[in-house]
Amino acid sequence: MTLQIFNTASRKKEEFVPADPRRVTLYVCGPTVYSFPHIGNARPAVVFDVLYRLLMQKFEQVVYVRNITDVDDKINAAAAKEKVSIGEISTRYTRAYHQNMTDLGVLAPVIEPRVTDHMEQIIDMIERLVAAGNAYEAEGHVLFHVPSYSGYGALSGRNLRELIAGARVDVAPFKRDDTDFVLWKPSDAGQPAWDSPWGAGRPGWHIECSTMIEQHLGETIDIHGGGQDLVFPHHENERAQSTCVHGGKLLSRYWMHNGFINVDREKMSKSLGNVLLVQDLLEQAPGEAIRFALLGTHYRSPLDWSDEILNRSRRNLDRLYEVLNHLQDVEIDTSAFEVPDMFTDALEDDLNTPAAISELHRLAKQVKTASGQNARETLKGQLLAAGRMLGILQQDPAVWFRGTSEIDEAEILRLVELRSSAKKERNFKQADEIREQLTAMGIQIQDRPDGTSSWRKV
RNA sequence: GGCUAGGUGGCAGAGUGGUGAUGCAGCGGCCUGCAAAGCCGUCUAUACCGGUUCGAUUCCGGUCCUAGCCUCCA
Repeated sequence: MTLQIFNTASRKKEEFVPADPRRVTLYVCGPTVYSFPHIGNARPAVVFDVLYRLLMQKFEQVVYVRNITDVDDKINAAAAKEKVSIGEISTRYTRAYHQNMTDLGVLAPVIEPRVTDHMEQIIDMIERLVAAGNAYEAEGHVLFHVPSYSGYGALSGRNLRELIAGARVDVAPFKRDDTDFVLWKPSDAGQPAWDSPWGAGRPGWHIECSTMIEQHLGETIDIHGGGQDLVFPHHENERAQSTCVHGGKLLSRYWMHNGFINVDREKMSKSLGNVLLVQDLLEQAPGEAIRFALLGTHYRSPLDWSDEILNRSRRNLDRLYEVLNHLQDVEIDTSAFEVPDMFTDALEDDLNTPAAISELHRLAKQVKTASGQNARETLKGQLLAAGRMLGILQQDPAVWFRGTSEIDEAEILRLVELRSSAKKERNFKQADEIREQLTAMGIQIQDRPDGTSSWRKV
């Protein structure tokens, strides 16, 4: 089966055929670093991480670019509020983003460009747009003239008249058309500013992605991804800029957008105060469980986040690690095993991770009835290979069950042995008391048939 | 108001023109000193109304409902 991708531009699933079969180019809009990453930032990172892993399996080279937006008025606001430099804000939150993504098992992209390193190229692209007649200067601003590009609106499926009718914001008087958007704007004293032919200022919101794509991947890329909210206006505007500056060449051959996360059936938003930070969720559950929860719903569907789905994900991982635990005696070379077809087929069907996960469960079930050593080796190899595609199940089961936080193993072992002797003497009252004591410590006891017991962190 | 996506069992969540995945929970059993874990078995669903069809959950039309975007947002 070949990879099928739902292309936002056509609103259909299409077969994915890269322009160059040996080199696939993927660009995903990364975070604006003005606060700690929330679960909504984590979803695209995890989803496109799975796509990246899948593409790497299918193609020789995958150039994955995910940017860091470190120039933005929200960053300016955060810096002003704390009375620190914007660099301090963006450095702090970039670091937090990297740490959180690592905790979620997200691989680093091949290139991670920052807007501040591309100011020259941004100015250059704006100049080219002005020269081509697609942009104009007005009162220190440079604006993209939307009516100059007839294809505007095709990505998000809207027409100009609708946009004007739906406009709810006050339109700046110097705009030639209500829909024109800013490429460059002047900075007031105290605001970060870069020199430009139009005076000291800073770039508008969309131009940085067009510029970084051109610089690192070229004029036309294979896949452009991001959150659904970026379809309009961000990606529509990016597309307009890039297409015009490149003489009508396509910016991206496929567009992919992930759905939003709701919290307890409500939209996650700062005003509702229900924004879930990744760092807080990591207190609740291991990053792998958070990742698994994100992959339990198809990426284009909305995802209702709750404590329940997180607990459920952790429990499901418990079961899968339990199965791996039973295969601990099986020695294999993991690189020698291929992911089962049914599993790959699911992922190749527009990244159907829920269906892929159900194949994982099917594999796990087979382990229980597999008797021969060959069958057990194959199943373990397939389970680990499939897990690797999703970025899960790669830990030692013992580490998964015991956790990494500070626990007093010696004390636990002492209590477990004390309880074993009590059981041997048929002093069940004492044995049960010790079990309760361990339960209170967050340790669950599992008796084995031979009288010994294993334990795990709950 | 405009545009878009969607409504599947107690919950989560796939697929499909012809006996409705998978997981959790529930129930029954095995195992256990009792548990836990595990194993075996098992109940429950395609919003509503029409149409096309031998046959629709799947295709078409309508109704109702939900979510997202149209404004900063992953």
